[in-house]
Amino acid sequence: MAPRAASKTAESSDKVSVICRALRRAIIEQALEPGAKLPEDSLGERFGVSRTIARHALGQLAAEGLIELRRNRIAVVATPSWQDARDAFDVRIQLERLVVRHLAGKLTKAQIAELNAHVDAEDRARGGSDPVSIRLATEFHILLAHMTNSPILIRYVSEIAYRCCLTLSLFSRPHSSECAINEHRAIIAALVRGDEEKVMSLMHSHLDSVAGRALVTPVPQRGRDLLDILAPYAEEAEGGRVVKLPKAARGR
Amino acid sequence: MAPRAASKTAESSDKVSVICRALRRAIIEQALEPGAKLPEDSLGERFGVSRTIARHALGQLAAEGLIELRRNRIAVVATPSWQDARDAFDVRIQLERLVVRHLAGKLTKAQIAELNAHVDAEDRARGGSDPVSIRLATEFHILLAHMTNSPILIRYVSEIAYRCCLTLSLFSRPHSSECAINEHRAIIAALVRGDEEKVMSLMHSHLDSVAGRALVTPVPQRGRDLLDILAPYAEEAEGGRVVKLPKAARGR
DNA sequence: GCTCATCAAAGTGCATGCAATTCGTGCGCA
DNA sequence: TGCGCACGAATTGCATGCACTTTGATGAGC
Repeated sequence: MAPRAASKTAESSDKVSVICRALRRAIIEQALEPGAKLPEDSLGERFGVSRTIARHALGQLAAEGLIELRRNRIAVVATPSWQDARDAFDVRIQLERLVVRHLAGKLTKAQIAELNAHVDAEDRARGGSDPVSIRLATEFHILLAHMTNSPILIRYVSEIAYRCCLTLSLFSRPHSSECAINEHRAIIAALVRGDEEKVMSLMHSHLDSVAGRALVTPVPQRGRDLLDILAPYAEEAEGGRVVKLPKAARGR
Repeated sequence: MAPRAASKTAESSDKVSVICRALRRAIIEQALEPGAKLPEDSLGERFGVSRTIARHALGQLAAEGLIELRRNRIAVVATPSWQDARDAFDVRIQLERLVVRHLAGKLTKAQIAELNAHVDAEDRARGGSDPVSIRLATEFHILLAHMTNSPILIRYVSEIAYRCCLTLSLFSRPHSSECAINEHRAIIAALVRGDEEKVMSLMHSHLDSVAGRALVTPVPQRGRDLLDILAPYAEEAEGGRVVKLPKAARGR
């Protein structure tokens, strides 16, 4: 009768996890750039909750390494160093290796369809400039992880994929996504064939090609207002129910 | 000037992280068994903080998978399934593999000394019944991870090592530690020689021997009072300063 | 013009209070 | 004796309030 938890590692109460999800999306779609400030009140205001809840959400995201929390200081979106990035990719390759081992030759028809559908979606959202395409590229890997049915693997791959994605927004050029899409298709094909070694090498070069072509660029840093930036994410969060915005504390 | 953060992944404010550390220790030393209830007020009372802080700490530990949080329900120490355990060990082996690759043949004299000192400490605390020896065995692996200087690796290995340790308290017999100690010594030796492959196989069989000899035993479940159980951990937490205990709400 | 002290505004750290939910126990009834 | 039900105690969910810290802007002194 118990629905076999599987996902949902922590994500305690609903409101907190809603905010976490929204902020994660905002970060990986680069609406929130590294270094962006996240004051508790503003978040609370935007999502229609008190500071307590916003604070809790920030704590969770900090545990995932997506934001940085320093005592008595405003939380900011994490700004990983280049060294951090290399570390992350190293670990990520090992983890994805495990995913591949779980999955090679064992995909069900439904799963194959789901993967293809996802890549089709990536195709539709093509164009490196579209923030959605960045997110989808990352979520392809997360989708693969989910198919292992291994909660730990799911959590770690998700977390590290998000972090890598964050890194990219710091170091990489606009993210040439057609390349990634083709590589994703090749990976699916090899997985279906059960050609584990092929998938491994594909995955390796795939991740490396993303990480490798990174070049250090100064952060663009457009400084929009946080309430504006988060508006679409807050809307989607509660299924379209636009949260209250009593005082239009615009232009902080 | 900035001291190059490096460690400290999340662990926001001091009080929260103190409680987290104390609970982690209590859990891996099996003072808190899987399924043990952790009401917010009791924790707050024991550590001399309000529910707010205790709650935040529980959130962090839930993110690490050490405790389980369900809406409107008392937090409990996680009770990993056997399947979870296998998953954890799979991932762990990959992660430790990375650690070994970082470290093989690259250990400094100081690091070698530190490792030997640690194993000596394990030796001293010998005896599977001593909860400290269990903790030290786990912390050997965490110590190795720390030597990689890779924040991500440190965090993941620590986390998963704790979780594996937790699993053991559910499924394993008392944990025959002399064996583990010898294996630890062998691993150090091979690491020093730079014999990467040897370390790998040692590590693999080491972890496997720990996981493999697990047998499903019904949880013992002694039901002591939470305040009693946590007393020593709360003391150590704040450097010996015993926290206030205004109302002796004994024998809940 | 530049540096440094001072102070208000903004923000976090934490405790407390109230509403809502769950848990456990005793009672009624079969 | 066994089973269901209902009510009170225990506990969580969340917002709010106050104290303390940081920030950054203003003005005095050099």
